[in-house]
Amino acid sequence: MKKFLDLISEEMQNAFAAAGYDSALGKVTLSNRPDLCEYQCNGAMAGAKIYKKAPVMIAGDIAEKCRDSKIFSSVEAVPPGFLNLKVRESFVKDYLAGMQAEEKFGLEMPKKPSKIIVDYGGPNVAKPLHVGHLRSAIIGESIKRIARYAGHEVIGDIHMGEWGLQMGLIITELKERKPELVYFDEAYTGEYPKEAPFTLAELEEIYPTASKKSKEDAAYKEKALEATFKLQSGVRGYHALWQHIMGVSIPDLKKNYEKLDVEFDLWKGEADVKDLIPDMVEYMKKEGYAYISEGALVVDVKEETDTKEIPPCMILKSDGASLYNTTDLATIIDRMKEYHPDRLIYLADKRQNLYFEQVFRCARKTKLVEPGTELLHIGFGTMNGKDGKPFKTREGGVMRLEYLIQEINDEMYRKITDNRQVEEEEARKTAEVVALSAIKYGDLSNQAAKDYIFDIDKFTSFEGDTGPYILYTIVRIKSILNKIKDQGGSLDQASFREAESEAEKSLMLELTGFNAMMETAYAESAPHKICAYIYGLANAFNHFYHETKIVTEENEEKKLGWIALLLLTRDILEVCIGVLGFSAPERM
RNA sequence: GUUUCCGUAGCUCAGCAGGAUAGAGCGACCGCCUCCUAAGCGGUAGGUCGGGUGUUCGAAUCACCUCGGGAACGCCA
Repeated sequence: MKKFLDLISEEMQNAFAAAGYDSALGKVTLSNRPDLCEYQCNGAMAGAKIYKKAPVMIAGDIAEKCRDSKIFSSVEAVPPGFLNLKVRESFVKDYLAGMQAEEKFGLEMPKKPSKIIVDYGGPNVAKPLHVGHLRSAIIGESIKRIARYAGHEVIGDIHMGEWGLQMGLIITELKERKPELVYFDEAYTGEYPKEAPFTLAELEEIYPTASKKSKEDAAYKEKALEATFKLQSGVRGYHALWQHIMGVSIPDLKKNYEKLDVEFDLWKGEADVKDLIPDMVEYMKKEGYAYISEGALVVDVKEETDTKEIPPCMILKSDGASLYNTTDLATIIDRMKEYHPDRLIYLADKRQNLYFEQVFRCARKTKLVEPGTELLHIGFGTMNGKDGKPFKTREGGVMRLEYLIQEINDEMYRKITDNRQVEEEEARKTAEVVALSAIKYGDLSNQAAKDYIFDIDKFTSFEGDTGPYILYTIVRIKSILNKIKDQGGSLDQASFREAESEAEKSLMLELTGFNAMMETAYAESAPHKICAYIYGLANAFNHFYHETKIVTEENEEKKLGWIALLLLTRDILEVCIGVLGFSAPERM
């Protein structure tokens, strides 16, 4: 279905052509003076120079041509040369009816869907999730859902970190504490116990302890590096321990991501591609891409057009161990082989931008990716506290994600039970749903690339431009619809009518922008545009709500028109929050 | 040092393929619940869009310069 603004623009372009001007001048945009008009066209001013004619004259010619337009109810030429436009109520009505009838409300599907892999989440196994993991999960999930809604084939991969130094650290600390464990007996050849020699709680305490020790004690770090190397080279006992760590940690990760309503299609990680590394390294050497520099194996990725120094991409460290680059490149090989994606999207902190640039260039240069495959790093900013510095707990530590979510849930629960009488169970459930909307909307409504202030007080206040505001609007609509049903009214007969009030029309006009908005949000990977859109839509609805009594309306035809409007508004809001990654309760 | 991002109301942020009086939210102040959920709605106050120069009929938006802040810059991820 054509976009509303395109239809209007076409009409305007025809008018320009009919009046003897270049039709390209007829581009129409949303009005930035809603008090004067709904849409505007500034082409007359741009055309003044070409035609050596006063802009108002040109605008006047256009207005004349639009007199009998089926689309415009009013076209005014205003000095210095603006064309102020209003559209016909009937045109808006028909467009909405078209949206309602179409799949995905008129969003056009790609002729050829792309296959896209979104790499996000990126938790480190054995380390509890903290607020730093929140953005990747939230933004990545939304990018994935947007692309899917836009008609593409999308695979989300969590890409765990489970093959690096943190594993060596944990094993080392474990050995310090329980050297008698059979895993450390290199002469042992029997079966290893099924039961892990530690609990989740212990694991969560072991890592930070080990990490701290290795920073203070060089000898300890040496041991950890050695343990990492042993693990990577396949020492049996170490590998068995690694499996235990995975076995204990992953269910916990799953539980946490599930709470966030973040769902991965693939639970792959660095270890899944470890076997691809030797061949990859061999290939890079043989083809002459990789060489030894300062002891490490690297691939040059400099280009003539660079305005800055781009260091080479490191493939192996000087001790021969693999690193992040190695597994990421091997992962690209794996993904190309398994899925042949058109696009690979990485969600990671924007500080890793140079790193990804190196890896992408290296992958291209060494022909690991097909030329047609696009590699994209979406870098997001840091979550800062109110002081503008990276977010910390009141005690100065790293805030665990679980605690943060719990805190917001509790506040939410208090709010619900303060407001009205609700069953305990429903209140708890609603609290979770609304809290999640607050967290996700709070993140997504900011541009991903920017740092943003994570203010707990703001997140628990739930007023104004927030997730709960959007949910509240949806709940209101649902409530009206339920009342109508309770009265024995039917929703099936609903059909759009021409707007009678300004509030009604502006709500309708907001709705017409859906497909254009969604298209842009996909093209620009910009969830914040969806937030801005639904905030505007919710505002328009609430304004309409306050001056319209729907349930008690006696004029049946009018009421049915409003019901159609309610249904479409609800559906669009729900689709939008769906791609943002949260949902609305029935009541709140 | 090089590269890069950012600087818009007291605070947090939109707006930036140039257009008419720069917008929201929070905070402040003033109104609105015998009426579909007041987590709402309406209104008031608050800005030399860091500064400068340029391009243009027109610049928060584009270019250049400058000040201020953040970040990255080979064996971490």
